[in-house]
Amino acid sequence: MDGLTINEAARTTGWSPRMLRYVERTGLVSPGRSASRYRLYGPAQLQRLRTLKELLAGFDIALSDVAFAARMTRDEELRAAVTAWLEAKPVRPEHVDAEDWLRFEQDKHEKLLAA
Amino acid sequence: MDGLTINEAARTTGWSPRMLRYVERTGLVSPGRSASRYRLYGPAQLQRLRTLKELLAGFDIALSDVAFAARMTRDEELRAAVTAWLEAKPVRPEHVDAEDWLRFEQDKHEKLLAA
DNA sequence: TAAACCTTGACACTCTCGTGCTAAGGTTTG
DNA sequence: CAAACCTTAGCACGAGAGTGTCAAGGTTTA
Repeated sequence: MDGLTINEAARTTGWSPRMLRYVERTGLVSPGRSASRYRLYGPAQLQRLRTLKELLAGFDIALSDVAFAARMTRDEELRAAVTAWLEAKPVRPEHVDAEDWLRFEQDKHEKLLAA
Repeated sequence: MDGLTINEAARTTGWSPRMLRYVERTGLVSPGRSASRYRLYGPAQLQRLRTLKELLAGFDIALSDVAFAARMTRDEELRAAVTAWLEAKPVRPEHVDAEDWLRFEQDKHEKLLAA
């Protein structure tokens, strides 16, 4: 039996047993299982649970936020798409190039035609 | 008047006027304002709204996810903390070093004492 | 000036997240 | 074997995301 069971893990990490199961469902911290399917938390998992708790509290972020960050880490395409969108951000309505204005005019025309 | 008003922008982007206001509150796409505080969407904003819509639909992610990614982009410390936590992930209960086991034993003892 | 727009604020509803608790049934252990 | 645990499933509930709609009041425009 190498690992703490769910209630023991809960006591040493500050999470509730219920939440440990929930965290597992998010895929962020998954314990191993005994032959009879009991969750077994090893030292690595316990440490991750503690630091995860600090991370959430320290920056006031949600489990789903970390889960999303994890997904971005795994999914190369997603990360590329999101960062690409974000990088295009610092565009101000003041500085617009000719092509953008062209599309803009087209929009206005489409709108007029649609009306 | 250089920019489309909210209803016009809604028609050309596929978002509802209500959602355009909501998106603005998330800080992801903020239009300029006319003298009388009317929202004015320029070509850049319109394009961002369209691509944002594709991004959400294409990867089945939420506005709040992109908002979180944006926050990580801005907040250096947050990004460092989250990536640090995620990078420590590929640790399997099988491969654990001596120090981890030491902490593990300490956990067990704490637990016994606390009981 | 009257119709058509825009603004903010608020009520409301559906979904998901985060959490607790209970039930029915297997496992471990004193 | 009986007490103490563990498992999954499910009910419940507050909070926040996402979205519509309506109201009261200012702006633009035909």
